[in-house]
Amino acid sequence: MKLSKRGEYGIKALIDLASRDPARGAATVKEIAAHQKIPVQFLEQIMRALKNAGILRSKPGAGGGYALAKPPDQITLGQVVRLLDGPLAPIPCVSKTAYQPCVCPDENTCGLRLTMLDVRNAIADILDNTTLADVTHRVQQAQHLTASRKLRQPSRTRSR
Amino acid sequence: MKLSKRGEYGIKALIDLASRDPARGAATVKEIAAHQKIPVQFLEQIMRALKNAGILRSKPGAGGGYALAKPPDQITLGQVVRLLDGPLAPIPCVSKTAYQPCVCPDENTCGLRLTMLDVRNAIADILDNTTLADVTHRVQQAQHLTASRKLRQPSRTRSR
DNA sequence: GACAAAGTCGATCAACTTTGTCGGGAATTA
DNA sequence: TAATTCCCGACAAAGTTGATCGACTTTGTC
Repeated sequence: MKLSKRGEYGIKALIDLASRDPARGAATVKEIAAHQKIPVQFLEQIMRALKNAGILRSKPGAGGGYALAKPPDQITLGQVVRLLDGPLAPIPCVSKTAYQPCVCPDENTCGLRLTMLDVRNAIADILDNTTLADVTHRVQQAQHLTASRKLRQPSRTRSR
Repeated sequence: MKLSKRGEYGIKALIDLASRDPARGAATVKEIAAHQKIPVQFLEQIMRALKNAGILRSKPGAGGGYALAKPPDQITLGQVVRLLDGPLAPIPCVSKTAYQPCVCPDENTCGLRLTMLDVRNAIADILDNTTLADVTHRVQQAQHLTASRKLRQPSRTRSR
């Protein structure tokens, strides 16, 4: 049930891009890597995959870099995770995008399959309905929350 | 987001045991392996782990074998998956049973973490609230369903 | 045009994990 | 004692993960 580093880094980079001031133009891999603490060359590889999938667009040369190819509310985490991490389903026989039949005599009465189908649906429900825009929005709300908490309790250490 | 073969085999074996007529006594690894098409020696290893965790009990020698150590409604898939497959959480910083801090400056405002927490909760909600008894019950219902469907349409090929 | 700053690409690699296998031992029953 | 079954640790082949590398192409600037 684990998300790979590839998936993790990819999502972080995309969130970084989505929450970046659009006026600043494209972001370079080096910038993002430094910002998010990701090995540069590994991230390069990931960005390429994201680009080939049509999620990012890029421009080489001075002033170049990567930017989202679509508005953030049209990029779901489901797409990204499937691309970088493979199918969401815990077992292939419950995958919608990478279905593979299993060995059990009857898929419709297989206990394992029945439960894993629930799991895959729960995961897909979240990831396919969460866009980059949703994420950045949520992050902002969380930031405001902690900010206002600080306002009420200016100094953590003293107020104990 | 994948379930390992270890986890898969373990769950299948447990379901097999749970849906087995208790009057027949313990089941041998060989039987279960043949029944569920699992490599015998690999299953042996898995059953041992399940036993050491207190989920199974065993008896060596002729007439021996494995049986559930507790009633099926007291064994959750969550326990089993965690034991055989590791934490449910996609990333360590949202795990309840194997928490590890992540590198991001503030966990409370990390977009990745916020969404993955949802995912981990969705998974845990299902697996921690699904017992072996639930599974076998559901399997029986599914079997009745397909059985009654057969009654209404006795011959599949002809009724097309 | 030359140069620097990016992205592009394919290959390769070490470490780790997964999925088993093997050989012998210990407990239990007949 | 013999057969059966679980118990245990070691090991190994194959696959996956998480990178790294070197050479190349494209773009903008002087």
